[in-house]
Amino acid sequence: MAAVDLGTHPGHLARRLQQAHYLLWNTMVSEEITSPQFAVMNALVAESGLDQRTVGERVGLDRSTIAEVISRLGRRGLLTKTRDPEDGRRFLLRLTDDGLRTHRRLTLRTARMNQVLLAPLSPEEQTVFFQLIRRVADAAEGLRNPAEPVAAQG
Amino acid sequence: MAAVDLGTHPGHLARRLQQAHYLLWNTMVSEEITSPQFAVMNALVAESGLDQRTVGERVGLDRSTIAEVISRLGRRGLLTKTRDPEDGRRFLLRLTDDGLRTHRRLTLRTARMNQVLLAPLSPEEQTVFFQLIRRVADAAEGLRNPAEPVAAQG
DNA sequence: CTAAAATACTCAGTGCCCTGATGAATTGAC
DNA sequence: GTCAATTCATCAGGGCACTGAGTATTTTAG
Repeated sequence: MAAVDLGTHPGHLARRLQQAHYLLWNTMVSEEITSPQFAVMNALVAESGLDQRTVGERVGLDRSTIAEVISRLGRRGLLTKTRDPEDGRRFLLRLTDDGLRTHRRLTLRTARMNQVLLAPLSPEEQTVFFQLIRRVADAAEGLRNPAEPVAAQG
Repeated sequence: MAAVDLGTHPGHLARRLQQAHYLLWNTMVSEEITSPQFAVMNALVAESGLDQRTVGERVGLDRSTIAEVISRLGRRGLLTKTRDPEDGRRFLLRLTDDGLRTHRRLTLRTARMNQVLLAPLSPEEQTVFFQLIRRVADAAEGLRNPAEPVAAQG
């Protein structure tokens, strides 16, 4: 009888929250384009011509996952990959016209979906909700990247 | 220039939170047993002899995923699957002694990990954190299960 | 009792997510 | 200029998550 209450485990709650979001996304936003795919497109709308690694860093996808996501977006003709003439290791990513149109179309729907998802919270609670999650996620990511030794000045 | 701020998208934040949790789990709890696997074991500690579907329902795993997770736990000798003599469709699940020991051992570590993950929040904030996430997740799950028509009495 | 509906589980297919190992190009030390 | 370390990307492998289709068993309708 040493069972634990998973309702006090943030990891468990995060997983359930993400599942809930996944379902709502599928019904209210798109069955073709996923949330991570939208995030990648969004990063390229904000700044075109980024390389894979940088896009992954900005949207929180590791090197393997970002490669898969980009491959799918490329197959659908939503973005193009061209070798960087100044650095042969990099591929520069750019949305196609179709990609831009798709991003614009989905942007409206994501806003509506977020409203539905956050409907149970008051506006003030929504603000707190964002802040708390972001603080926890940021701090945990900080544990991962050992906070560059602050250039021990001498 | 119609890029969106993903910091205001709960789905994006949920994904980042879960990733952060995943990494911390791997370093502080176990590299063998995952968080969903622990959740399944925990459900069986609370009540032994449940069938797959029920376990999945309690921990938030769909029919396909719960089957895979149980298969892995079975392969590691942490639980057993026996056909229900009273209903040939069901498999009854029970933790082995090894499974019980493993659950007990990991329970301590999950508690420590949760402390680290939640360290950036004050105790009051942690309470709010749990409540807000749970309310959003519960409400979204409610959208999925159309709330059984309340037995329109007549 | 029998045919149809419901239920538990499995399987195939797609996509996200991570690690460790590998290959190609660039940068830095000498 | 050369060799080593770094960096960008790929590939193989394991695990989570969903859907749609299919199998076996039980329940229900008639």
